[in-house]
Amino acid sequence: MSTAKTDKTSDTGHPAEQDTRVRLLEAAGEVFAERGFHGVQIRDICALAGANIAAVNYHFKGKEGLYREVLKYAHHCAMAVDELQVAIPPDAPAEQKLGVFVHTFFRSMLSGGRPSWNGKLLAREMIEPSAALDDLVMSEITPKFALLRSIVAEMLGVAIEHPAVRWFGASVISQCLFWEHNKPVIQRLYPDLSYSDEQIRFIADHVVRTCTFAMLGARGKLDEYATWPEGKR
Amino acid sequence: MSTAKTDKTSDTGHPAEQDTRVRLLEAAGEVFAERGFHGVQIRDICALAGANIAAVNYHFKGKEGLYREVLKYAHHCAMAVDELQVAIPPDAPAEQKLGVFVHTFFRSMLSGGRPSWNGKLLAREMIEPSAALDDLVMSEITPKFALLRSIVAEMLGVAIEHPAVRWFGASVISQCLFWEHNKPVIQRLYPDLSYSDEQIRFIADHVVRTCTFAMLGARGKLDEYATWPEGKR
DNA sequence: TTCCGATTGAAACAGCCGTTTGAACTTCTG
DNA sequence: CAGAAGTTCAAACGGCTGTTTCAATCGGAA
Repeated sequence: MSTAKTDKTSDTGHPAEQDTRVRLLEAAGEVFAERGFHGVQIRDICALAGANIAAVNYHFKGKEGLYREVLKYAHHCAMAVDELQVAIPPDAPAEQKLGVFVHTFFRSMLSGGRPSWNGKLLAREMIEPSAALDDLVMSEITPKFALLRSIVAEMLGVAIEHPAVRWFGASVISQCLFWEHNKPVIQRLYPDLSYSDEQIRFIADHVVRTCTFAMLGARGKLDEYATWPEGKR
Repeated sequence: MSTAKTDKTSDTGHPAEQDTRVRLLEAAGEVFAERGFHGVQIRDICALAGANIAAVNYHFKGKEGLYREVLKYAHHCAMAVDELQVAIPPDAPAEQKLGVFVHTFFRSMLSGGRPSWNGKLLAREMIEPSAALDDLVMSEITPKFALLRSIVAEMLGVAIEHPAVRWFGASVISQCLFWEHNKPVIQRLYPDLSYSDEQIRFIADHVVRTCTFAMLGARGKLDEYATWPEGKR
């Protein structure tokens, strides 16, 4: 019962009560993404959110608690699995499913509509995983990846458990994440790349095409994936 | 003349004098990569390097100066372009060139031999670019990417200037960087992945195979890459 | 209104952390 | 050896920063 107060407001509460709470979350997400956990002072966050310094301690039980909640909030705002599953027509050809998946992924990651700090925040977690990453992998990433695996398996013409599915799944995701995670370098290499909606669609199309070629080319030649170095050592 | 003392030792000095200096650089690189600039206390660095707390101020004029030098040091240790160009047989088939490129890339990025903190440090620059990133792109990344583009162009059967080259080049690099940049999540999704040398070779082989299939499949169908949204807007 | 819990506010606290200090020690030069 | 310059050391300083405190305010229930 010691955390009764904060728990009550963190779940679902009367909208008025959550006012400064969400303001804090959005402000924190922005600056955490920009400067990282250690690079940010809660005084800055509170100033940006128009809240008192004590508010973060009251609502989130400290800076770390705030960060944890920001991460959840970020992923919650990002592409939801449900949204994806709804968007994917169940009885369409696998290539079309892949197209929907990739395009949705790109849109939710790069398009300006959503809180734009999602990507940076998650990229930070990749480099410097916090305790919150485990929750994130379990609740958000695993189901999305499972969905992708089912599509890949269909395209390869094998069962989901086939070892090749893992690797071609990685090929798909890697080509999606690349454009977000390496933006600074990419924009320096290609100054004419502005990440407009049209360009994002163009890139997504390329990824879909590339992966389709790769997987169709690999069909029936998947023996090499049967023996995997195990890596126990 | 105010910085005469430190300048004298930073350039080239008698080996005995640089002892704690390089020890400091290596220790700092390790922890900076792991926890980021703000997440690191110089007391930790000094403890790891077996140096006194005042040493970093004496040799580098402060924490920031140390970070700056660490970044230079990291670039210097990273995969050299020359090394790559030497390793690639000039008159081999393009697919073999790609194989050498990808394998060398993976080895220099993931294998334990080199200072293993290079990758993380550079990944941090992607998220939170410092002033040093421009130098990095110019001196290290651009020439490597140019080399890759020449290989890709050969495999696609087009000139280097062809717009498709850019995108397939990205497909190759993205699948390489993925395994380094997203290690934490990947290892959570696949606990049996230990990044042993054998596994790294396995992954690199997959990437080469995938990209080969994709590019061979795309040969002759590159019309769609001719019209690019320009993105001026 | 009056009471009570939830929330906000200003100020102070506690301790961490980059930096500085000044002396001791080493090494080289004359 | 004497002296100087370069380097290392332990200790302390200064201020930044997450947290706490406690009083003030708000909002609804009796």
